[in-house]
Amino acid sequence: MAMKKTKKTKLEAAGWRVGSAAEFLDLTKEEASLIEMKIGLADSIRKRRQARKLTQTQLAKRLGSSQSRVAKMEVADPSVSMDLLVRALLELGATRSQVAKAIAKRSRRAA
Amino acid sequence: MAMKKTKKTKLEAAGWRVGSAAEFLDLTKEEASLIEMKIGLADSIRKRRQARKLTQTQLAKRLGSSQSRVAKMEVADPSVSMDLLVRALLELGATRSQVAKAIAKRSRRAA
DNA sequence: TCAGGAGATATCAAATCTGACATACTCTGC
DNA sequence: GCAGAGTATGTCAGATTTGATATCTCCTGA
Repeated sequence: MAMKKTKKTKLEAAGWRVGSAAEFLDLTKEEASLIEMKIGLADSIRKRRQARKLTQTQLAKRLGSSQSRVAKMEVADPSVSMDLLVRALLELGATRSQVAKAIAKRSRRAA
Repeated sequence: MAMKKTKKTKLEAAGWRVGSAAEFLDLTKEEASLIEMKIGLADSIRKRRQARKLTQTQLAKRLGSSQSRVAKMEVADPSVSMDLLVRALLELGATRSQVAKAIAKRSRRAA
């Protein structure tokens, strides 16, 4: 329960966006679900940020974070936690149920 | 964005369950939402665990964790991350949208 | 072509989270 | 009253996450 994330890094994140499938890597269903949820949050963050016409740098400042971390959030980099993604979404004005929607939303194109 | 969680620790977690309000502490709306989401997940974990008639120790073993951490999860201790809560819920068989529901669900008794 | 803005990626010290322990609390049956 | 099961809480070393920083790549306009 420790090295898996590091192991995959971006290959998968990239893969997800495109294919949305999962097991061409050694992911369990649970791991895959967690990643999909994070991607949902990530996409939602980007959309909201753009809708507000903010740059990553500007959003970063509001969050007390940095441009690079915002970039990682938006690509659902394995190094960002769900907590951080949710916090960002809330900062962008999302309500609790909107966060829930982002988590439940199936990415474009199902398997 | 660093010491706040530690500062409040359990007082608040305890407070939440009962009152569901928030600002008698210095919480921002966002911090309060995040905590409420965690409580939703925590409650959901306990319900599912009990429905399956598992002890915290048994669930811990399945998660590769410990009884004490499961206990902390179920009381939404500030030291547990959303990632951990979600993983636990998934292990207990929850689907993505069920996790979302747990996050959106308003705890018993609104403010 | 080049300068600058915006975003992506790598690295790292500091902060936070995690599993494991140890221990304490709360019931329930005896 | 007490033993044992189940749960709660405190602590801590090791693991993971985070903000900051330094680069890079891509665009777009001059």
